[in-house]
Amino acid sequence: MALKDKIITESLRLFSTKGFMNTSISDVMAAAGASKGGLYNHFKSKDQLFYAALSEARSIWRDKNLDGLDELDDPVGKVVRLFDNYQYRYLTSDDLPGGCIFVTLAVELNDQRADLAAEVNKGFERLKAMVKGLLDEAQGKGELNASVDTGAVTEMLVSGLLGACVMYTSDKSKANLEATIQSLMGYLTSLRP
Amino acid sequence: MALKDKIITESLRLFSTKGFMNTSISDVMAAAGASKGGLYNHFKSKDQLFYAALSEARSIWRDKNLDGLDELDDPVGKVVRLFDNYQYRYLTSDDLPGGCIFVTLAVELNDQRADLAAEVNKGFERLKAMVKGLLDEAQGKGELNASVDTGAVTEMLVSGLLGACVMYTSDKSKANLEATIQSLMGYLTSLRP
DNA sequence: GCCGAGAGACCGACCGGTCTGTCCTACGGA
DNA sequence: TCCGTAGGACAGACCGGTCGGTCTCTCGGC
Repeated sequence: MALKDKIITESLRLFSTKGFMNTSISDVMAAAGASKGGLYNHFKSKDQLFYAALSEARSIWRDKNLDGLDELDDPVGKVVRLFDNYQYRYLTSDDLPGGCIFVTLAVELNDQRADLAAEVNKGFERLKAMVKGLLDEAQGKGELNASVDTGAVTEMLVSGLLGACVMYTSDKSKANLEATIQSLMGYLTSLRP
Repeated sequence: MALKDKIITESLRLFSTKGFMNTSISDVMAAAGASKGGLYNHFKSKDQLFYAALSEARSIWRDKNLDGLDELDDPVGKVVRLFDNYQYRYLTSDDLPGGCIFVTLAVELNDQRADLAAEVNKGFERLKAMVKGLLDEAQGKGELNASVDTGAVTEMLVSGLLGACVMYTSDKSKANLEATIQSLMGYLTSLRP
């Protein structure tokens, strides 16, 4: 079982930097310090490795980004905490050196491996649903102006987050990342009554 | 000269959807309806084709996105017009079916072809410089609150734009794209005195 | 002795790039 | 007007290397 975990860990690191199609089986196994025979003992194909790695990536995502949310009552505060986790705990994680692996994979796969991309996109939809749910809850409690279009604000917050990932992988500037997310959160809190 | 242009046009289409490294020379030449001999008559290498395609992409970018800006005096209005062009003229262009080619290439190349990625990233820096210049000008004219941090707002606007590109390639929803950019512009105009 | 994990040679397909050959056009001399 | 020839444009076979995947073999724990 040790090798299987090692393979998943290393393939996550490689997929997040090089993408799926540009990462070869040899790359993965060189990083894992083993050879092909070891991989195909545990995975039927490269695609199956993809699904296993994606599942692990989701687990890491939840671990990093949902931390501390259930201790909060304020739904807007939860969103702020989520975005905080995103920049300080998730994006700077050692497990995913290439930034947000879902962004990398979505951009790469959307137009050439629709089957794999669909799995990645589900995650975005779930994230949007979660944020919108929190905003709706806040609006119901009167913590957001009734005139706010929670769907549009959700789109903007999530897009801003994904864009921040893209910019961060390109300029590696934590200061810019912080400024971006702070502006997003400033906008969100400005919608309070 | 006809074939050279055809090669650049088709490679742009392919790079924007499949990325650079996942697009093979054979893909390009099949799309161009010619064969390798024709390509290497005009380009020394695949990398040189990349630079030529990138140059053409920039030309298209300027053509689509800067349209009508010089007719406006209001710098905030120019930013709004730019973002408007982005969604209605640029992102939906037939020349670049994969959405924003710079996002695709930046995500793909940043961690494995630093030399090529640097060229792509220059474009983001220029875009940020342009937006920040307009915001500073607006602030100087008193059209933006003096307390606004134009750098932070620029980061957020540009990140939001890039994120919108990522979301758009994943969900292909023009409605979501429109909502996102409208929210971004709503935020910007809310910073007016 | 058995069984599963892992090693690594090997397969056909495809990669970027090279090279030779063919075709078409332009041009100069008679 | 016609022919010989030079040269650029392009076709496609071919090169070494790498891809995802398969297969056989070895080896260590039970």
